[in-house]
Amino acid sequence: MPELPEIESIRRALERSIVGQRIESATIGPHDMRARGAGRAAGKPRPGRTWASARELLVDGRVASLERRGKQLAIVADDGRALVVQLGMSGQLLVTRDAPATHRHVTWSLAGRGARLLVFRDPRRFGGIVPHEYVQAMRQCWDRELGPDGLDARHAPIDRLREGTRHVKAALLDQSLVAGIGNIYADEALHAAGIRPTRRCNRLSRDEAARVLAESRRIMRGSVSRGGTSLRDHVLPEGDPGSARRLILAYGRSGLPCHGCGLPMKGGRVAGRSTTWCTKCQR
DNA sequence: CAGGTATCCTGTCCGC
DNA sequence: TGCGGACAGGATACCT
Repeated sequence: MPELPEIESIRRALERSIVGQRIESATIGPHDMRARGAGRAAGKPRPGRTWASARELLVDGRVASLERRGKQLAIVADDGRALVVQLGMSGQLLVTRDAPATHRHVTWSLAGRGARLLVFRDPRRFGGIVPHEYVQAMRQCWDRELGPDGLDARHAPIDRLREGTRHVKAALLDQSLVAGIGNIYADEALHAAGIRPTRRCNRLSRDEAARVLAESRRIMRGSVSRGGTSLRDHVLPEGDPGSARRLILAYGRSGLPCHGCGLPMKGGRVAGRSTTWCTKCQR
């Protein structure tokens, strides 16, 4: 479900609604949930179900900040504990008074007025959580495993994108190269930059590599300012679906006219993912 | 070893 | 209306 703009929109909404709140308690379940996301290897092995302790779930802490890099989102407590929440394909973080009936994995009780709940809900269970005793250790994991954030223009990995023989789309989806681009924004960036997703990285000119990264930033920034893209089930913590859908000009439009030239767009599979592009506008 | 593919899940949609 | 199959925005274990 979520890519960088959706997760940044969720981060901003949580920043407004839960920073300063004390976490009174947390419960896991009822379903199985795994450790997923950057920093996973740094922790203990994480088998199944109720492995996370109250301490790891930030109980008795006060929410100090929400940090994001790429698609990783972390709740940081005032004593330095951090919990990374990886939303996977279908994960949601909700702030509500009534716990959703289905697919709840972690439910936090927030102290204070109204006794609200923060809920990690994830129907497909591709998501997970990774606890860190100290936020500094979490940042080290992120530095080790993730490329620069996809919104960061100053560290755009232009030359690294030109390395190797894989398809450029596969490289854009590689979180260790640039963090945050997913299947939708990869197609959008390649379409806007006029580059075919099957182009090999080492056949990109420097200008083309710079262009596709710049387009990905431009499109993702626009999406963030509209609260993210709701194609299926993206929701902000208070239930708003976001309104960036009309920024999506390529993804999922196979057979429909290209916004550039009007010819029907081509659909197929690239890097194991469904992919849409224009055979005329993208070379 | 870089790169492709199968796999973890549930929900939804489409054709019969 | 019901049912089977395809497919879904992510990440990774495991092949080649």
